[in-house]
Amino acid sequence: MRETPPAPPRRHLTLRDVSEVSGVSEMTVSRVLRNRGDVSKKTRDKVLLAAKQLGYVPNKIAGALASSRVNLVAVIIPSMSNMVFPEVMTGISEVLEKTSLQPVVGITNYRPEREEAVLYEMLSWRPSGVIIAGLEHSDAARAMLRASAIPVVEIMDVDGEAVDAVVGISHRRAGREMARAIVKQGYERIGFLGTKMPLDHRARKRFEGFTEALAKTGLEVVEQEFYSGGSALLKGREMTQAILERDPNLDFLYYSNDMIGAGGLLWCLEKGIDVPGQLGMAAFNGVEFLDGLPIKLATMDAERREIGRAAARIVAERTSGELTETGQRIELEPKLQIGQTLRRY
Amino acid sequence: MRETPPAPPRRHLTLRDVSEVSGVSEMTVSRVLRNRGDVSKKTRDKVLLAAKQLGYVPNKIAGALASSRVNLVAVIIPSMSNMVFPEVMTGISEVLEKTSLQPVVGITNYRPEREEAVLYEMLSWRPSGVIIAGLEHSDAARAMLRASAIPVVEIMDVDGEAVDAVVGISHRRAGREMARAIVKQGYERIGFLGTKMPLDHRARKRFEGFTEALAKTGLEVVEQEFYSGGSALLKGREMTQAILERDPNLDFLYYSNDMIGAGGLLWCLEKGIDVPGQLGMAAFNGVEFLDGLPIKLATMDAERREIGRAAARIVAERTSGELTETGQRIELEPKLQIGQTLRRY
DNA sequence: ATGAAAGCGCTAACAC
DNA sequence: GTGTTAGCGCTTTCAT
Repeated sequence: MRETPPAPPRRHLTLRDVSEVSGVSEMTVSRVLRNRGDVSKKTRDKVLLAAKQLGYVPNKIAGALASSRVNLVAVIIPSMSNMVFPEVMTGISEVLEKTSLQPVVGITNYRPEREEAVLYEMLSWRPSGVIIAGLEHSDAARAMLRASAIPVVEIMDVDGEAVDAVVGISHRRAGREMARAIVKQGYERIGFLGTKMPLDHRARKRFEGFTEALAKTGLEVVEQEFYSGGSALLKGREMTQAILERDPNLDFLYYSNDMIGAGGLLWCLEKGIDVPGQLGMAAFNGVEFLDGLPIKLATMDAERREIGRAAARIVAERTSGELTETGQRIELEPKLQIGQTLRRY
Repeated sequence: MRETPPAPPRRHLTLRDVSEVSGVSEMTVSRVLRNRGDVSKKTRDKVLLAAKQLGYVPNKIAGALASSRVNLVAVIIPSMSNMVFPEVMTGISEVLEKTSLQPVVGITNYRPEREEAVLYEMLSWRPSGVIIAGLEHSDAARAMLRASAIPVVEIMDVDGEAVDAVVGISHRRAGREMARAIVKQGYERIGFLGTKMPLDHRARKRFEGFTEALAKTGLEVVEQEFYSGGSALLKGREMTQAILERDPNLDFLYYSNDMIGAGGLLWCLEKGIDVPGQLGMAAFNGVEFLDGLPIKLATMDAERREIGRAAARIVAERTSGELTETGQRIELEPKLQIGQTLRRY
């Protein structure tokens, strides 16, 4: 049996309550609670005691309205479920933890209309900055970002026109470099496996860069396979089987993400296919997860964590005034990880 | 070189601006923008046009202060990186999307002092409700939750005393049931592999339930292995190798999460170990990911998505007034998934 | 070192 | 259907 707890307060406590209990003016209470201005130790202690006793939690809504300062940074990303954005978030958190800024996350599920709605909602809370994935937004979204008059950092991708600052890699280039690495190893009959997501612009750009670089050497993607939904690992298996059944002569498979690549790799190893001798494989992202596979899948590290860190740094420095210019552009280098599925021995 | 964009506004637009442009009172503008009260179509159109032209985004801070209504739900979870909480988030989002409520996520990294800080920060924005992982919180955190006078739903776990509502599974019971299933199949020399996380109370409770149920049959865990950090899949491999080297006679391995279980399974299959004949295996969580493994790992579904949905439903219904009682308790049933690693043929 | 007054941008409540 | 008035709970500014 629980003891009867002290009757919960009918309304939220205010500075006034703390002021009355401590016998100090609201203004001074406010100063103590914000560590602002000179307050005698004696007064400070009285106030702190009263606040703690009452269980007072300041109302940031009122504070923000009065000061027009909001320590929130809006982070808008397409998804939380594919291992890449959690890592970006980690990078953002690492940097913001050292400041008074707090990330607030909104998820768009790769839907532009959702992005617009989430952005509108978040901007209406007057955050100190916006970190948003991608360079493709609706006109309305772009207009909102521009009108917001706060630091805006578009992340992940640098191939396009940014509203303000941008931090990312060139996915076109990532695709091109992978194509070159594959061709260099002598592979010629290349299949592509990806997601059925017309709105995943970064995947699209990688694919474009990839085919473009292949074309320069006179090659092309000879088979393709797409999926949507479900366990990516399982889909990777199924697609790999399907594509190889359609064209058993493929000698390389390029996957648009590590998870389907891993599924494909597991399937090939089970079937006793000689990887990378008979069949080479590569994917994209460089998630830590790959370290645990039987052999290491070739991939290209998207620098997710560093992107998060750099973006957060820009917002933090511009918010604090250390940085006054706008329109920063940071292009990171995607790193090719050869692994054990790309080099012919 | 970019063209000079239209000079960004020096300050945020207010209702007053829209009011002036549209020639309608601030109050009516407010009504239009919130779809509240009767406004003639003519007026409404004028207002909407003016707002759109100006690119006006309402200030929710002022709105919230005036109405003392905030459509935010604080969601406080330990981590985003292990596939389980993203699924909880999905469940929460599914339900909240149909309402006017918005989830706002805070991450604690399993650190109580961080949890306290995040909670304090979020409560200071006066959200409509709190969804928080686990039943173990600092005294201060518990006090804040109680004093907040808003719906609080503790999720994931039901083994303990809740502040208000609770939705989850019994991890003790999950551990017990897994132990019984293992014993029933005739396994006797059981090893346990888990995380080095004294603060992961749910993992601890599963382990306690597990050993307790084993003890009833006269058995015990004969070897243990713990890890922290790094690629869980890789750690699963390494730990499996290590534990089997220490005791090659183990006939069952129980992993505290699917990812290390998957790593262990892959390793065993590579080594040609007969699973589940010579060695049975089981893990915990039931992540979709397991579907793509060579053989399906036994696990216990933690009902993550359904937990998120149920918790969000409680907050939504209590916020809307449909539900007035407090202290709801929803215990979901973890479902044993036998897979192909638990049944001896 | 402390206090008093004004007002941040909206909405509740009421008047017309 | 539309307008007016009075705050919401803080912080800014200025006075003491």
